[in-house]
Amino acid sequence: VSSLHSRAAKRISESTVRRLSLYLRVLQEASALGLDTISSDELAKRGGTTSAQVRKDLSLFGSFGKRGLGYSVPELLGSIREILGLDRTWRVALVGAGKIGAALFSYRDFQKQGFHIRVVFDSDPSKIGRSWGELVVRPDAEMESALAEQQIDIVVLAVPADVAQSLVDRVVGTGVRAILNFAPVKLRIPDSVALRNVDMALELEGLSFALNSRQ
Amino acid sequence: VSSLHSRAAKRISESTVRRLSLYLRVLQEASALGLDTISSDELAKRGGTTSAQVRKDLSLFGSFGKRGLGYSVPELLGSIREILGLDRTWRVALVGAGKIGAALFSYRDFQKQGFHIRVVFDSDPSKIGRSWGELVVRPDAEMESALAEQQIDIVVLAVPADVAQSLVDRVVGTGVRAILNFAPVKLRIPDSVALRNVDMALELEGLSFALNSRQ
DNA sequence: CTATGTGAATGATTTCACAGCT
DNA sequence: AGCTGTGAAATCATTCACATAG
Repeated sequence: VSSLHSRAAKRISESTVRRLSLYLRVLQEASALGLDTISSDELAKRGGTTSAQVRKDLSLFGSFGKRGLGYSVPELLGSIREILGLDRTWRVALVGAGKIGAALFSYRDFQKQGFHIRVVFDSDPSKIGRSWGELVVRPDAEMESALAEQQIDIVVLAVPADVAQSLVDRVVGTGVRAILNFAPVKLRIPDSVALRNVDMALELEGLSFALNSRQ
Repeated sequence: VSSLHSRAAKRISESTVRRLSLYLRVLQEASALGLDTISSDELAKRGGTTSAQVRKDLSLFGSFGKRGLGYSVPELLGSIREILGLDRTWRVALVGAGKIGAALFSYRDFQKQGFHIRVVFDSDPSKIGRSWGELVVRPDAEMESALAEQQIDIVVLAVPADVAQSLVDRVVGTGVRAILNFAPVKLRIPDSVALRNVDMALELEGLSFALNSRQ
């Protein structure tokens, strides 16, 4: 039985990580229904993949099931939470106090999953000083110092495309190691920083392509 | 020279489509700078990929470059817009008049790219009847009839996870052929409907995994 | 000479299929 | 008997490398 955090681990693909999140959701549902065990087949059906894929994904991190039985729902739930790093809290900064920032801020599930927004920045004087829950929007000039002071792990970037890269350049180097980018631009960052993009325009264009090609 | 819309076309992967969107952005920038031509190498650097990948992607749709020279910026811009179906307008409905819906609605770039929001629905009586720009929020009971009447192409679903599937079931069958889903659930839809997901929780979990694994 | 377009080679991911536990 | 864990096979995506056109 290999450790969850074995550092000699093979590289885990992004698709595997995405599926782990989906399995987690299925397990949370199953747990809410009071189910004890679940098979790879059931996990696959509810997670939108195949049972072989489920077993392959999980096998990258260890051996969690019982042959002939399936997986213990509470145990696998715990293991995946641990694998994904959801068994702790992450310190998050929100850069950009616009509509997207507000939507994200108000989404209480993030707090529950361990993502704690500790500070909000904006460059717009009319927004600086406003209250966001317990927080007050701070001027972006204070960003570098505040990110370091607050030991921020993850920066959520919800700013217009044309200023995104310059903000990223400032953010990188304060010790921040992960960025969730909502701006529709390809950001340049060092390999040491993890980056995910949420790009609605790109997704809409993907749908446009699909509509355009299918007849 | 093969046609852009050749129906005997090989299947195009989602990653290729995503990259086409990125190339389009690079070309829009290049065009704004007044550049005449651009090489696959330049497109690749600014789009975050390799020149071979750029050429391979484009070659799936035709032959757009000039050997020794590169690609004509305005011509390639036009071709990619055509490939992605951005040379027309799409009729969009917004289901869910919450914070995410508002953020999307206020983002003028969508209108510019040809995605026209024609109708907004919500089930919350306190939201129904409110003005959103030129539109008025309509009760979700009117959804089926309005989607058909308005000949909606794309539904943007910005509702809580627990009601997403039942709304999708109602939407599918009104002639809607594409859904952009913001709810953190795996939706079940027929193959004939195109689906893209925007899932902030999933992306944050991906960052959490990366932070957790890297030391 | 320069940069495209494309088969062939490589690499990555998914699926198959079955031995081995429970 | 049922379901996992996993090598081997198949499929899919990317990169290489070069003949070809401007």
